[in-house]
Amino acid sequence: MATVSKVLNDASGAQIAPATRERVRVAADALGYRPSAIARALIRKQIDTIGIILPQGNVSPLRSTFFAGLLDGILQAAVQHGQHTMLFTGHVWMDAERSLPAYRDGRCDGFLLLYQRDLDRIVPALLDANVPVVLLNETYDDPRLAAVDVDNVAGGRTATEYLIALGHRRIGMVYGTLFFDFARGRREGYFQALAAAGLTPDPYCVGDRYTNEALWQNAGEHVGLLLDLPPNQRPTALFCANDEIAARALQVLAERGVRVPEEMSVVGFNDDLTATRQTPPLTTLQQPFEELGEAAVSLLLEQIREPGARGRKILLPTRLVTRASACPPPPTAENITQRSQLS
Amino acid sequence: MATVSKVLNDASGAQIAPATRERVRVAADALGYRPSAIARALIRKQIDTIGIILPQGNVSPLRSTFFAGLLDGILQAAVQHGQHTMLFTGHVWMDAERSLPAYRDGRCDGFLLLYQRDLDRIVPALLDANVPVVLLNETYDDPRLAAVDVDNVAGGRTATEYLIALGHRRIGMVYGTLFFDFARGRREGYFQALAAAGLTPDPYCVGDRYTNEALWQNAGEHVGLLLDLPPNQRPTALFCANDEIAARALQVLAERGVRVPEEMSVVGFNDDLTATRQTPPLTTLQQPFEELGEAAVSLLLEQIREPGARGRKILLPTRLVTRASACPPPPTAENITQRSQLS
DNA sequence: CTGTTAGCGCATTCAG
DNA sequence: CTGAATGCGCTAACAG
Repeated sequence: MATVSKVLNDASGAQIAPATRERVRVAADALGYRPSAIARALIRKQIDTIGIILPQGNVSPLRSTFFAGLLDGILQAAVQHGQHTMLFTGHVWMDAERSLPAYRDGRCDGFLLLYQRDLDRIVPALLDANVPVVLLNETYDDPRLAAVDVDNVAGGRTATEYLIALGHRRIGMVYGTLFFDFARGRREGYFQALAAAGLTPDPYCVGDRYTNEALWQNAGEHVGLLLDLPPNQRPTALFCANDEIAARALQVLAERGVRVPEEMSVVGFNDDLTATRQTPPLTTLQQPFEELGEAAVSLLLEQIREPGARGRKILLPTRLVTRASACPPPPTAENITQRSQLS
Repeated sequence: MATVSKVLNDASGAQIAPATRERVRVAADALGYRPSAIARALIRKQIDTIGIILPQGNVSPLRSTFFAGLLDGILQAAVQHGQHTMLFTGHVWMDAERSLPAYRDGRCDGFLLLYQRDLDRIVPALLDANVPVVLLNETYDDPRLAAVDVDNVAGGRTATEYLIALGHRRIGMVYGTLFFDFARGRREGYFQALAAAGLTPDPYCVGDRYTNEALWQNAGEHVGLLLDLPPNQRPTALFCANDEIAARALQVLAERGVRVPEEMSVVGFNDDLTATRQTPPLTTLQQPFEELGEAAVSLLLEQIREPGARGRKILLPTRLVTRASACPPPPTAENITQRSQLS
């Protein structure tokens, strides 16, 4: 029996006679024998499975195109590292004390935390319980916590600098909601780039402070706000906090008969699967989905191997992908006037 | 120890003194004790987990907006039934003999099969090995196999009949590819509806027989083919085999300056998350994602409970959702002429 | 009503 | 190099 175990696991350092090895193989095949992952996990105290935890909100994150890309990246990395994946959703963290134990029953060796709110409540609980965890695309300040994120501030700056370099001076931003951290970061980058160029965000920075339930509708209203400005004050470019908002902006612009990019440049963020499918194809900041997944899985495996270890933080850069939705502003008289006024 | 087990599992028929019950609860709490799902699974031979199997193609199904909806439906149902979910991808069925065992190691009680090709190879292997399985959104003829699908033929018929009822006579279909079954079904429904109205699909039914790798690009070419027809032969409506193709059609139409729906009606299929976000919002056939998930999970649990049972097949209807992308055809002279020619 | 016993299927000692 | 014994953490059957 022990011999069989060694053969089937290719146990290193185990010396088995080739003949025996063969005999085991044949027998196993004939019987259709499959080692039980469960029994093995029971004694190894490890099951090579990572859990992906999503909250279940009114708007399911599963439905977001950004999530699709991220999940794809994570799964690819997980497979490469020989890890299985479970998807957790529907657990409300409101009663963290009750939900938490569910994540300590040995089904998974560790967890990736996505789309979380109330991190103050979740993260310490997980950390105190010594559950290996990696936070993805969110920020939480605790030295014990491993995290991987994209540099949203730099991304926001890059987007804005690009528009400035194209010659835009009145640059709007539609940040959607500050519900999640990323929008705050991207907006900060936008502020930085404007400030460095001596430009002002007022009254061009619009969004909603409270919720992301009606993102699509709200984004439309926010874009509308900017379009309603008097022609000589209207922005000539729009930086949108993500590609969904950008898609909505393109829609509203089309409805209003504003040509993109001739009359209005649009830049998104994420490069999700819809970006290339817009009309015109979207200039946007690309999330490195594969690298994000790889980094997240690697960090998590580190945490699993060394449960006490200090959590590393990884910050990945985004990359500007220029497509057709942004170009220099129209050189109209007002525009020129405005430009000299501002600079 | 047995008492603890009974308390923690609320074992039915077990009579425990309230005082003892309380004592156990308190102790468990104090120790932060969590029963091991693994050990329990070892003896119960069941782990309350279902696996979702996707192939990993060159185009990851994870990136499809249709999958997002379906996954959401499945997960919702799984949670309601107290099931955990695992996501399997990256296993190539080409060597089914080697991959198959991976699905028999007890990690999951059963599987949902999505986006599969080469069903002839996979399904019998799974069935012979007595692995509980439900096929989703595909057709395979074996009485042992449980399956849930949407009635694609009826859906295709409904879409086409709707366009006919609006007054269209030259109705194109862009089916994309016959790579998957669904396109074949939807096309069949389209044929049926046309035939019933005495109309012909020639030369309006376009698509690609072989691959879905470059769906987006190919769909564009196919739409282009129809637009290149002489004006008096050009279709006045397009039925697209899914919303992605419809989105592409809208894009091409916009590029060509063809107004939707005034000059060209467009109907999609799926009602995925992008349908409402198109310009104009897409008239389409809605997949009942929640019901699909519920049916799939229910059938799978049936199979798990009764491993030998004959597999039930469930066929769910789609529902026409009328939005703004379809309307009656323009009453031009040629159109009227053409109409009388055809009917 | 509670505690004791056995064994789920494996990997890891340790003798042979 | 191979096989027998042990125990992972739990639940089911049973005896008290």
